[in-house]
Amino acid sequence: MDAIADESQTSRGGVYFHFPNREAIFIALLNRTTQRLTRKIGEALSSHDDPVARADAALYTVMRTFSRHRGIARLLMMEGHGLGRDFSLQMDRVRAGFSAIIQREIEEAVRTGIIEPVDSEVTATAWFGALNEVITRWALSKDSPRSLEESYATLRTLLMRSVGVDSRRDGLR
Amino acid sequence: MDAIADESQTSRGGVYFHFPNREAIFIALLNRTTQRLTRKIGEALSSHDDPVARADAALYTVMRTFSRHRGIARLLMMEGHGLGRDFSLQMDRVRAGFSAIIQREIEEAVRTGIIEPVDSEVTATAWFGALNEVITRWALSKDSPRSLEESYATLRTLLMRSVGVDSRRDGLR
Amino acid sequence: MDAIADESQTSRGGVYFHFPNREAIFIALLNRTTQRLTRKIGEALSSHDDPVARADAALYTVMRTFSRHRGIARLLMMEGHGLGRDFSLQMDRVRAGFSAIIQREIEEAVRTGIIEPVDSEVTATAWFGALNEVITRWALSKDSPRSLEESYATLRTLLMRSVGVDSRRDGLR
Amino acid sequence: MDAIADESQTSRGGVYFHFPNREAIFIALLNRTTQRLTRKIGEALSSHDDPVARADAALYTVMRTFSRHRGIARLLMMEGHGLGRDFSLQMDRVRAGFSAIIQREIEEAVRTGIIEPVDSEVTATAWFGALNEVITRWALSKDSPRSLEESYATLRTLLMRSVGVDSRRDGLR
DNA sequence: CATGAATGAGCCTTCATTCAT
DNA sequence: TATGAATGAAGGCTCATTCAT
Repeated sequence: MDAIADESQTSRGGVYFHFPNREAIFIALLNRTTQRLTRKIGEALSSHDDPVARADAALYTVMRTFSRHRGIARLLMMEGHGLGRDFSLQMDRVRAGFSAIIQREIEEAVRTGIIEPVDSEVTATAWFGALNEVITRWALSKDSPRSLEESYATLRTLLMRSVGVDSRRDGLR
Repeated sequence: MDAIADESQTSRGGVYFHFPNREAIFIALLNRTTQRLTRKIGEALSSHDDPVARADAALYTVMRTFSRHRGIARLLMMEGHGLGRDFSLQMDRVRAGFSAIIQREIEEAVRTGIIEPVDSEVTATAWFGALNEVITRWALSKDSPRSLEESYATLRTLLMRSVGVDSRRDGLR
Repeated sequence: MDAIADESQTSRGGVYFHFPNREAIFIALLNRTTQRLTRKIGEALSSHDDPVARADAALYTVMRTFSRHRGIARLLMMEGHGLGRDFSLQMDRVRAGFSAIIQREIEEAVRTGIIEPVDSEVTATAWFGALNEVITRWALSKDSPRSLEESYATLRTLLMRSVGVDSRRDGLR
Repeated sequence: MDAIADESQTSRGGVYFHFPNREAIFIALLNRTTQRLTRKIGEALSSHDDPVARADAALYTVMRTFSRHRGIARLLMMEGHGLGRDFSLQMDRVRAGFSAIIQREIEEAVRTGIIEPVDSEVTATAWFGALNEVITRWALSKDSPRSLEESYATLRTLLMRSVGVDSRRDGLR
């Protein structure tokens, strides 16, 4: 709380005027970050009709966005634990939310015949995990040797192929 | 520490007879779990020559092992944070270690021409993340609706296809 | 810490707002006491030119000051041990400091021919020890039967004669 | 207790077979040391009839004895605090005991006219303090630069003169 | 709205002591 | 007699939270 107060150019008591407790600060930060990212993903998705292009755009958006906010990524990944039940629940909801977006897209792709039927829940979880791990390792590495965006192409190819989509189709980069 | 002492049928001081401090308990638990799992993976790998079969066996081993130790999985995933620098470093080493195993297998598969050249580091990270997320969500779910082993087939297909291996080859299950 | 907090009309945490740790409290108390006493001794010394009168005044000052602060004397003498390296070092420095003051005065007296040459270090240590023991026994006695100031005359005579100064010269009392 | 057990070539429990508790060990050590020193002092005293020679012999005995047992001196002076009420009481008794010996000798010297009447209690306390401080500083110094016995001559002169005895009479050294 | 001194529950750890073997 | 694993009271300290100003 001291560090937060200092960083906010205010006092410990001042922080408590705006937030009821420490956990609420992180929940607010998590929600704001989530909303912004969700909105950006939504915009990326709505810019394309082709399912593969949609997934591609969303993936690229996520990676580019995080690459510009490494601090927040680290904060939520490192300080998020031990904050209490509410934060954990919210974090679960967030992860489930992103997985749900992925799952919806996959199911739509199945419906339109772009990809063969799959267990969309497990697939979405795996995709989310793959993306999340790549970002996490980048965020937590002491000196981010490789740019996050450099991993985009590889990750794109992996995810597409994993559901049987030919990776040679052009990606965003 | 009270909870650990109670669960161990001993007293707070009794725990400190066996471990120098709280962090050491978790590090020991992490190391033992890691060693056992690494050994099992090694055995699975050495039971096969075919790269795909090797990966398949390793994946199945990991999922089956975790499915039998949900408690430990939860413990390390939930209590592991905020334990101090040493535990975090060790946890990083563990993740890196598992990723390295995957990476090694991938590079071997590339070398033998089973799969096309890929960025093995990103691929290994993504695979690890996918597997880790599936296990984590299973471990943290309130009432494990689906058995972890049910997800094996789907995950196997996803990972294989992601590097261009035909999924119709028979898996372990 | 509980006792200190209670006595200070505050809480355990409240004490830690003002001091970084327990040891620091005693070091601060020791330093403040030392500074005050040193200042008083300095004033007593500078009020006289005659070496004997100077020593006399300093001795009287010390005994009168302690006679008014028996609690602090007891506290520092009884609670001071087992507080850690820093406190012990500081306490040593304090003792050495007072001995140094005595030694300086003795050497000056030798230089001006008031007393014959002596081993000033051992003499200063012995003087300090004599004074310290008289004060300590008074401070630690259950019911201080005799006033500390009653011992002044005897101690004065002993110390003066010990370096060959005629004790029949009038003291402060 | 661990250190004591190790040093005694036994175990923690083994120590408790011989002593009821930690404090008792130090009390026993204190008493044995006290008895031995008291006996040696008694022997030194009974070897002479002349009061000055008696005091001289006792002083020399004390300093020589301690110079050979620096470890015990340090132990009792450093570990003695915080051992509980019983040890403190016993330590007080020991100090009082030695002071009483000194006081008795002084009173005898007064009675026989060797020295003029003095406040024997304060004088004995001061003598004890002087001797104690010289020994303590020697014992606690990191690297005992000067032998304790080197201080004997100076201390002897100081104490003798403090009660009006001509110091030019030959000492034991 | 802001401040920061104060609060106190709770944490990890120590260590003299006990006791079954 | 000896062992050493176990005990648990007590200690110092942290930090999210409160509240008078």
